[in-house]
Amino acid sequence: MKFLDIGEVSARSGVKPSALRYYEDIGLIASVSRHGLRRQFGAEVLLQLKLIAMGKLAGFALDEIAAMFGKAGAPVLPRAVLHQKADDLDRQIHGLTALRDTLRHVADCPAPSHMECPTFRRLVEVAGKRGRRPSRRKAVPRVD
Amino acid sequence: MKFLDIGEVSARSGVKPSALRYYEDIGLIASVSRHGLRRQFGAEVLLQLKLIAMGKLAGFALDEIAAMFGKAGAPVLPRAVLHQKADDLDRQIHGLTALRDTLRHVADCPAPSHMECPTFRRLVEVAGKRGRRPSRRKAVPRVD
DNA sequence: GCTTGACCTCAAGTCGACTTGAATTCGTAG
DNA sequence: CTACGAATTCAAGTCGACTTGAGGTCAAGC
Repeated sequence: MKFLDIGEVSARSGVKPSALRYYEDIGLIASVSRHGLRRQFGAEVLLQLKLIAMGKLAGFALDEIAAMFGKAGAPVLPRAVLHQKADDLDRQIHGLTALRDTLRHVADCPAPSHMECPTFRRLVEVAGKRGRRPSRRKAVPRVD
Repeated sequence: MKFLDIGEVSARSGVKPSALRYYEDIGLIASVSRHGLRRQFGAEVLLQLKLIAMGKLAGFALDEIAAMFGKAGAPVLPRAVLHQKADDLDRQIHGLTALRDTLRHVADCPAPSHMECPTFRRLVEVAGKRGRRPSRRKAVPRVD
């Protein structure tokens, strides 16, 4: 049986052992057994961790992520709720697109104060339009 | 002079007074004067707050946001860095798009375990490809 | 002139997501 | 068989972004 111990999972996923233990604590992932004291993880955990990383990128809290793709890949939430989260994501994508464009404008526009540049104002307004709460967001502390 | 006091700014922006004071503390926004004890804000603060909201949505830390659009709308960062942030945003947008598609797939696919569904796996892989740290993300506690 | 309500300051508390550290236990290589 | 390194548990600490609460100030309307 090709089980992975925590260091292996950490190396392959980039998630620290301490974080993996924490994820197991809160029931976000599960180890399949123990070899002595050591947790043994199945290979599917790597895919789950990718999903978790995506969820965090989108600003979902860990408990929301758990609800979206249950421990075994089973959707805990009703379809409608999932679609609603997808809709949130759509809005967020629009917001980020506008922010990206605004950022590029700021980088390139020679005007001294953007606050008075009509292009700038329009970009910001566009962004503001559809920004209704993406449910929640949490920390993503970056890989040091 | 049509200055706004903190309650007015709060009402128009949806940002709580306590948060506005905090933003001023850390130099993210500035009030133009005082009327007695009361802070008076210029109208431009509303636009700034939109920008701040966008930045938070994207997961930028407050100090990063401050650096991107200086207090007066002056870009504190060199163009290259701004473009790099825009690139980060692009990657993030791709990730979120993949997550959105994955979510819709999970909502609609009748398979009992997605972990074995090839469509699902492909979506997750696609998402994993270009997800290199959006710099940092922080809390967005939602409007209660 | 007095009340009222919106504002003020400052210190301390909260929350999620981890990290850190100390003390301990394994399993494998030599 | 022993030493070593990798893993374990558990409590406590950290960080950013605010919020909360106590106690105080002020200007406008009656």
